[in-house]
Amino acid sequence: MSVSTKYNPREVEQKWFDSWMQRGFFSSKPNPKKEPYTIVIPPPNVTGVLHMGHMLNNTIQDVLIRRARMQGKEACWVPGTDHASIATEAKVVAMLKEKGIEKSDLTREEFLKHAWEWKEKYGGIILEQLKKLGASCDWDRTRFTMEEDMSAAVIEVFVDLYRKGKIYRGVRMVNWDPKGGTALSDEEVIPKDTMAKMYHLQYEVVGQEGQFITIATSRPETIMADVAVAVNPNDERYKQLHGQKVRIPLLGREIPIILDEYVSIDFGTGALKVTPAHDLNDYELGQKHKLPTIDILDDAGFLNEKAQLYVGQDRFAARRNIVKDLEEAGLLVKVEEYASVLQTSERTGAVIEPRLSMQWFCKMDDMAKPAKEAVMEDEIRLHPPKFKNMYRSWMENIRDWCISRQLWWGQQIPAYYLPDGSYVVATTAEEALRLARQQAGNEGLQASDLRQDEDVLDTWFSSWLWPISVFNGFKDPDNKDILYYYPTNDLVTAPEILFFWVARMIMAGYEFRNEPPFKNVYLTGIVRDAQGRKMSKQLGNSPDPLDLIDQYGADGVRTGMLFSSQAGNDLMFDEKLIEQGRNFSNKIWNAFRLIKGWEVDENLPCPNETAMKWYESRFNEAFVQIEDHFSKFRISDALLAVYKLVWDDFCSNYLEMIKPAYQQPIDARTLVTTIDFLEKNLKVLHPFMPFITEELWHELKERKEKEYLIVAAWPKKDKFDKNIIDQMEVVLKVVAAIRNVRNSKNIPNNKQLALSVKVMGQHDYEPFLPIISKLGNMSEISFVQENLEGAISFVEAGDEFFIPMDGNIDVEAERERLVKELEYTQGFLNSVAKKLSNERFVNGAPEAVISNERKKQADAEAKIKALEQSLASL
RNA sequence: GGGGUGUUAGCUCAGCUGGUUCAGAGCACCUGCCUUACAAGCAGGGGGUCACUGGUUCGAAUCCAGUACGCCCCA
Repeated sequence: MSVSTKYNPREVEQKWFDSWMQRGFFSSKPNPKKEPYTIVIPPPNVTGVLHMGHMLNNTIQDVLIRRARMQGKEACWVPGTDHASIATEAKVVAMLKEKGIEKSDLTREEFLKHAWEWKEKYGGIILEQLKKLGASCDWDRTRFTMEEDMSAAVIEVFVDLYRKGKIYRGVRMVNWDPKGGTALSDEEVIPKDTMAKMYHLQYEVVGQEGQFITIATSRPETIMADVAVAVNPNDERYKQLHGQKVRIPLLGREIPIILDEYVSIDFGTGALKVTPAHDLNDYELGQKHKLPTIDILDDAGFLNEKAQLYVGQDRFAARRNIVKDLEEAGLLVKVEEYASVLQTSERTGAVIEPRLSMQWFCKMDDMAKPAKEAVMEDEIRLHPPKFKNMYRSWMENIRDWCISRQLWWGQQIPAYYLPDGSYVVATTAEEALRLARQQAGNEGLQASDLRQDEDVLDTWFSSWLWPISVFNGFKDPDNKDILYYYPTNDLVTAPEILFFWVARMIMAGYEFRNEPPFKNVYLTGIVRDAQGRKMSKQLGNSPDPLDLIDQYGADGVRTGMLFSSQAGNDLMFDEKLIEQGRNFSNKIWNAFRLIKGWEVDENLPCPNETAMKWYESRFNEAFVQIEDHFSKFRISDALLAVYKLVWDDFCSNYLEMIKPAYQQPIDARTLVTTIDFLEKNLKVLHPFMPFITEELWHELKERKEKEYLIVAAWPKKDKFDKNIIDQMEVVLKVVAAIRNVRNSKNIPNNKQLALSVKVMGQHDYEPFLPIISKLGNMSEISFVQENLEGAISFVEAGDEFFIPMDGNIDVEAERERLVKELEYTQGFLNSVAKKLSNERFVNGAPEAVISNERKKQADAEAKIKALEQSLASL
């Protein structure tokens, strides 16, 4: 046979993927005769390219969906992307800039036209990459969060929640980029460690000339926006100042001293200036104490007329100037350096200005309640469950969700402002006009009098609807798809977005369909590099997944990723793992080559009944374990169990037992049975390694048009004979001991040895003799009553085994070895005996444990007896 | 600062309900093999005070408390 000794994935993977697509194995339609099994993909960012995190995440989804498909369920995996408003808008702005176009030169419509062009051109890349991995999504169902129906759902939901009183407008502190002229999300802000200066300033106490309180601030240019000085009520130093007022330096405006335990006594001077317009903590303090806010900065970071001083100066220039002036006035006590974190803009590098602005909010407390309970009551299960705690604490301390973004790429907020500044919320401009006329009592209002809110909605405000909207559950709430596929089964995602996304989907599920969106949430870990760093583009420490697939095959990459990926635990990525995956592919390939190469001789009797009986039981035993792992979402354990079954039990043991001598034919019964075993192995391997298994499935036999492994029936749990498994375990230990003798005595494998067995225990070796003989390469096996002289001996299961050495035996070394083993066994026996002589153990422990200990005792005693006899006969 | 979570072989990690599936896997390492399916392989082997201290228990890697160190989330 001239088949390559190396499996070459490149030749087969694309072929089978195309073939599956053509035959429609991935596509799903509601089928009342079948149980649905549904996964919605966590929609990757439309600007994204495949990274290792996606690989892990989507491999797991594919494993789950392929297994379900083979189990005969109606498996539906819905793919798609989200519009990622911030990331995409940034990409489009950058692309335009390269062409010499500024966003500010464009109208909204013009900009969106460019953005859509960009999306059409680059938006599908990541999905194409997923196909290389083998992702068996129903690709005809691919959705995008900004396509027409999905956007309509978002608008409908906004209007609905607004009318239920769950959406409102309010002031909030945002990360403002004065250079870029936009608010940024927290993710776009880069903290930089720097040395900052802490200025100690003196505020004069009103009515006590010459009395000062010293505050510490890193932003002296904002003192004109101060509305109070805060101290801790327990701070003895300031007790006499409670209820007093102080004067802002230079400006002279009077502000109160307020008391709040928020102020730490030992940081700075223990006195804090309160500037609600320019600091988040101060803002909250201001709200709590009902203080006014004075905003002294404009969009570009220059001081405005409210500052009264330094008007028109840049914030940094103003800082330099005010420090100088304060110093001259003698109000600057000292300047301290301290380590601090400077927030900067990812895009412009500008120092972020915390800025108050009017934003839209979604109320969370009502919706959070059922969402919290669903998880706490295990209606929705998190895997691993350790995330329940985190989820609960988040849901209990949830804040309202800021859903507006100062961007164009996204669903524009359906709020329309009237000339008088009031507004209406409506799904269409026409409806808005009608409402506006009603609200204003002015039938003369025209569409042109209304101005739609400029902002768009947060991308999560689209994706929280994803499990419903992919099945058109808003447009058509009783359509066949949503009724059949929803609630979906399993969601596979990263813990990082447990709050951003998962929790909100759960809320949306109950709010809009009164049902959870899914039953299980599998949380993957983060893929890190060997040094434990998160893989990122900036660090350049992430291998290109497509290169890996090219090098090792998708099957190798998939298994490599899964080998070390317990749910919820980070994965230290090492290319070695992928190599191991590839090697496993190769092992399977070669097992196939061996079987494929056999000639049949119909006249031969079958000598392998014991081996076949054993492997059948072993497979069934392992299969029960595998299913158990799957049922508990222990995907990595399931893979490892399959790996060991195939590599150790099937290849290393079973195939070696039945393998005919070189160029000898095999009997028909063994061949048929072995092919059947291989097929069963391929089935349990398929979810993990879809390509090689499909390839071998077709290489093994002629198959009918739709007789593909991808839709072959998943094995069923079946009985197994534990007795033969246990006996074989002993037999394999005997074989290992024989091989160990060869190894330690430098006896070549091709030299046959004789074996004598002195049976003292209950084991029946008779049916296994051909196996021992073959695996150990024995010339003969005999049963004896007496110890053999001049032989190496070992004890297994209380029975003694002898291999004659023609007198070439190092008696002293042998004695030493036996004594060592004897001592160990005696020690072991002592510990067991001690346990059994302990009355409280015997009374307290369950019967099974005690009888087990008794068995251990008996085994050890037998072994000691055998070892002693061996020693004696040396 | 608050909460969560972890520490098991040189490395990456399993170990589920406390008790022989309890100290395990893979990689790495050592020895011997190109033995006709596979050197991307085969056979064999060495290697651990289960972070530390105490407690509960007949019995603890496993449960509890504290300590040290690490990571995550929130402030």
